[in-house]
Amino acid sequence: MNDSKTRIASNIKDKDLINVRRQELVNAAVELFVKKGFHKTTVREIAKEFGMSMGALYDYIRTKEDILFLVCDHIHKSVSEKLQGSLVGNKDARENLKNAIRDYFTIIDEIQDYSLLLYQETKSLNRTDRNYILSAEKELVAIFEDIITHGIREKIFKIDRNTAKIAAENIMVQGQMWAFRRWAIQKNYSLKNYIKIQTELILKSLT
Amino acid sequence: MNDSKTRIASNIKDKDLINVRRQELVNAAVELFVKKGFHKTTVREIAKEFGMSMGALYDYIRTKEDILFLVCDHIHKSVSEKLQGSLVGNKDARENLKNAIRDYFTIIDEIQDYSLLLYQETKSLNRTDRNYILSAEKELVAIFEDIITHGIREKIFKIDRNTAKIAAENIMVQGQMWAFRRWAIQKNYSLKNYIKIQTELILKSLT
Amino acid sequence: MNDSKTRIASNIKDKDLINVRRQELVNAAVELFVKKGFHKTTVREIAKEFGMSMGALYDYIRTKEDILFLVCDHIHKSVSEKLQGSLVGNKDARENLKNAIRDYFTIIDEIQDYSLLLYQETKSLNRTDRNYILSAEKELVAIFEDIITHGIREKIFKIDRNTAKIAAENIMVQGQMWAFRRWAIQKNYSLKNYIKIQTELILKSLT
Amino acid sequence: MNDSKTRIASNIKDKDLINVRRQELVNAAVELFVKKGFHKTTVREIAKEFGMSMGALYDYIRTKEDILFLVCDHIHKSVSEKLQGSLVGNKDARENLKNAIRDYFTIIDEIQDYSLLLYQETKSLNRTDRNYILSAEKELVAIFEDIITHGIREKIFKIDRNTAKIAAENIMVQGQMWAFRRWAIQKNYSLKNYIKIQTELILKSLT
DNA sequence: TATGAATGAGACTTCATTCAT
DNA sequence: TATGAATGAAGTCTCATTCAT
Repeated sequence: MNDSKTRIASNIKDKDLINVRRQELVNAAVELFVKKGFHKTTVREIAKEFGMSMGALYDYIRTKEDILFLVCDHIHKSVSEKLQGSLVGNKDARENLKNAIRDYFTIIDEIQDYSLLLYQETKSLNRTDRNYILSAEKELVAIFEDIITHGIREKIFKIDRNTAKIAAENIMVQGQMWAFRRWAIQKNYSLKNYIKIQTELILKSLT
Repeated sequence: MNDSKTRIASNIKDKDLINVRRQELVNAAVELFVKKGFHKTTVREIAKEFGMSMGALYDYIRTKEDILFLVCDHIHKSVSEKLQGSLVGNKDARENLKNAIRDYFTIIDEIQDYSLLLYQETKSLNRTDRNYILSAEKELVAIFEDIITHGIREKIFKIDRNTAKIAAENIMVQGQMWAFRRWAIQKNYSLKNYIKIQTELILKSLT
Repeated sequence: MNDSKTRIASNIKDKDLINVRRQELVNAAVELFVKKGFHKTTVREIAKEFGMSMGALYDYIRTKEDILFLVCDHIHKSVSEKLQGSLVGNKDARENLKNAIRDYFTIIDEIQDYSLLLYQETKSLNRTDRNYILSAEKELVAIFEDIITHGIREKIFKIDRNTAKIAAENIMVQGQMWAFRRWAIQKNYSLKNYIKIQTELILKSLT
Repeated sequence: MNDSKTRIASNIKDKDLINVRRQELVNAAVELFVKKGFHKTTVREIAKEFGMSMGALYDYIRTKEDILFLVCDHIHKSVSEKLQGSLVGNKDARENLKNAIRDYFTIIDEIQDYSLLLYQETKSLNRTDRNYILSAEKELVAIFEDIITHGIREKIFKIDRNTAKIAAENIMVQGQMWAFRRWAIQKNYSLKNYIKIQTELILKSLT
């Protein structure tokens, strides 16, 4: 199983307890990582926020990096679940894409601190963990690619398959942009406005 | 007075020597930062690569963060100078934009390790230094925004001013994407191909 | 709240352990400070004498200067407690003063290395800590001033209030002299003799 | 020769130049030592204040401690010369003593920062240099002891020889007190007042 | 399971002193 | 004689991780 739950070893036998505690751990860590970054946050601080002892904390993880993985995984799952949940896709591709963009960008906005964290600290993971996160990322891109591909089949979008993949990547990145270039964008644009403008640009580019 | 050269204090009196040595220092540090990241690179390693003693290194900077600033500043200047150098802009807006995109993406590709570093470690700078880099970044965006604005005036592009700014941001980020999402993109696309596809998407979206 | 115990932050939660270890720390540091001075003693040496790792040492203090504060505070408390303990003051002012002088000078002699340290290194403390020690010092002076003031009221001493304060300061300093000018004094005078001579001079000056 | 001038080796041949430069060096260093203490003052800072290069500075001394010695020696000589210069001693012992006390305390006051420095940093000298300074100090004490001894012979002072030595030490220390306990004394007493009170106490104690 | 004191390696930084020019 | 860049050892402090209780 390549399940993120079992990737990280633990001293604790009770699987449910592991999950509960790890969720608490993630909640404690994520705020600290957002505020100070991964490297500048100490395990002591996390334990304190976590409300447990250092020893207890280390019963649920093996290394500090494990915490980062749990956090990144959690953030990614949040986005992914919310986005999957919002997709109904019973309309035409154009409408489906508009909805997906709106929902995705809205999710990014809601958890923009976390998105930023994900974007900035993934590189601090070891190869294996990073690849795990990146695979998950690919699944998200695939959602947009699928919608576009449907549109192509339906002759709504006039681009080829190769372009579809890039277009899907663009959408992903334009969502993340809202968070990681907020210093440049959010001064001048409301989220609603941003969504509207980007959606128009995207749709024009696909047609 | 807000020159990046003079932002960082030095014990050394010979200004030319400072510049020479700092360039050497940047060269030494950048490879290490690319390979291991800023936080995991030690000053000792940098000094070794620099080819001088720790003490000598600290004659040219005050803190480890200063090195990161020098590196980021250098990378940004590289991109900026190359891009400015390549701009002739004697054609119509459409042609100018195509050329600028091609040149910018090509530059990013040439120094993609550095680009990646810049976009991943800027956040590790202190407020002041980070703002300095971000201001420089804004100047780059302005180049693309200008070209687009000209196109709007020339009635070549059919978008409003608000959209122009976002479109310019998009171009910037789509260039950086080539580096920071290379794991997703570079397997399947050559740079030439990537430029072609993105250029088409962009131009369609503006028309 | 201005307790010397709580002035210095610690990572350790067990308050009693803090006190025990800090006492051990003071014992380890004081000999080194006496032998080599504060600046020439390294934290590594202190840790070694302390019998624990550097990390453990820094669990009980924040900076090297904290150690000096603990040491100075400890020394001062020693003197102060011993002196307070010896004061009965049921005789006339003349007798009380003689006893106080004898006791104070004797205490100084017993811990003369520490006294010396206190009067040489207090200046190395930061403003706040130094003021704390100096305030404590003032309380000691007040003891002598009180006795003298009583003597004035009882018409035993024929000096005015202004003079009393200076006389009290003199007594303090003449006690400390025994330590800090030992190179000049202790060759030629026994403690007993020194006390006798100084007591006579003081009493004559007050009468 | 145990001359302080020749105690410290120099690369420079021209003896007069050595003396001139060393005087400048002392002037530069003393202010820094007063402000920051010996240990916290760097040789670089001294060289800068000195107006010469590090290399030049090291042509006139061998170690940083040499500078401290030069400074301490200079301060001591200042006090000593001024005091010797003011002594005429053509009156009776009582009057001579009063004048000497007044002059000595006044000198201490004039250079109280330097007195303090001398008192606090002598311990940082190596054994040899420290002894040199302490010997010089003894000569000063001898001045007061002489006056008192004369007074004893003249039957003006009613104390024995042993007591005379201690009384002389007391005077020295009471002068230094004005500097090193200024935080306790100078708030409440003017120099004039302090001299008056101490003189009275001393004279009463000797009579 | 849980605690938290202890470890110890290693991080960044400083600075007295030297030496090629 | 003068310069100041360079040395490198040593300093203080941090922190992920462990383990006795």
